Parts: sequence; C-alpha cells; structure tokens
Amino acid sequence: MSWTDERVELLKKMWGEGQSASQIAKELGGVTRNAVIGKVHRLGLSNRATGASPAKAEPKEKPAPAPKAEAKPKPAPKTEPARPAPAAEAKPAIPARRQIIPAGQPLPPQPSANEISPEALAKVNEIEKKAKKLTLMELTEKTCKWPVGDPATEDFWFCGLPVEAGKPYCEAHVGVAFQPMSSRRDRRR
DNA sequence: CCCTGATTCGC
DNA sequence: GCGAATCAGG
Repeated sequence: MSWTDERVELLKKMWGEGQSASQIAKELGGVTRNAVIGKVHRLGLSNRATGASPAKAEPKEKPAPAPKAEAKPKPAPKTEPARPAPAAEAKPAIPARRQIIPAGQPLPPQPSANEISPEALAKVNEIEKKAKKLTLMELTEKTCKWPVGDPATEDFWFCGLPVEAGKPYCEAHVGVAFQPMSSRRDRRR
C-alpha cells in the first residue's frame, strides 16, 4: 500500500483525534503501526499537543529547526469517500417503550455508587468523552468493557478504550472499578 | 505481557 | 520516502 492523499488525510485526521498509531494502522489496513508512526514523523506532525502541552521540550539537539512555515492553499477538494459516521446519531426518543426507569431515579447501581476518589471520577468523565463507544459485540479482550449510560435506552455503550494490560477496563475505569474493598464488610443479613 | 510513540538506517 | 527493527517507556 502507498500513502495516497486519502490515506494520508485519514492518518492526519485520526492522529489529530488522538488515535493511536496501531489503531490508525488497523483502520488504514496494509500498513503497520510503525509505518504510521514513520509517516507521522515525516509529515512533521508528531507532536499531538493542541496548544496545551508546553511541558515537554526534549533536550535533544535539533540540527534542523524546521520552522514549518507552511501556507498551503488547501483548495479543499474534499473527496470524502465513505467515512464511518462520527457516531453522533440522532436519537429518536425511545419509541414503543416508555421509560422503564422513572425519570431521575437511580439507574441500576453503577459501581461508582460509593465513595470513589474524586480524581478517579473526574478522570472517568474525562476519558468517557473519548470513549470508542462500542457495542457489546465489538468488545474484545483488549477493549475496556465499562458500560456507560442507561441500558434501557439507546444511549448505552461500552467504553472501548485500550484496556490496562490484562484487566477488563481501561486505566481510568480500572481506577473506579477496583476498590480497596472496605465499605461493605459488615453486611448484616 | 500488553501496549505506546521515537529513532535509526538499509532499502 | 518508506517502514522494520529497535529503543524507551507505561
């Protein structure tokens, strides 16, 4: 496979979205993640900072400063082929089915019902915006299986981000899923 | 072990 | 320019 304009464009798009090189490679097909990374570098867009990561300034000697004074006209040919929908679908308010669960009432006890470090929760909310939003069938051993949303509605999906090696959830969700176990020890019954 | 990106270097 | 091999990390 070669780097056609379309493929490069998809590469840029996905890289910009923060997709990993391997994911991009998978999507493109015919290339390895190494190829993707190599291309990314050649394109000079290795830095994914969107303007909020001034922290890292490698003390590496850069013989070629590469000013990057690009001023591409970009006539915008936009030959968008069949691109996978962004996933933001119109959601026809659950037809043929009244809300099984009373509005505003507690959903099935999400594991986060207890006290979890506010940090962890904040982290979750943060990453859930980047979730792949997979369906049950799309889950693999390598995708986070954390459920999000209300199973009774269309607004339900699984995180799908890369799992923490071995575990069933991504880093953020591992944080709220595995608790030191403490609260409920004396459960009289 | 799984994964990530970064770099090198023969092609 | 390309990307496998390798490196360096999480």
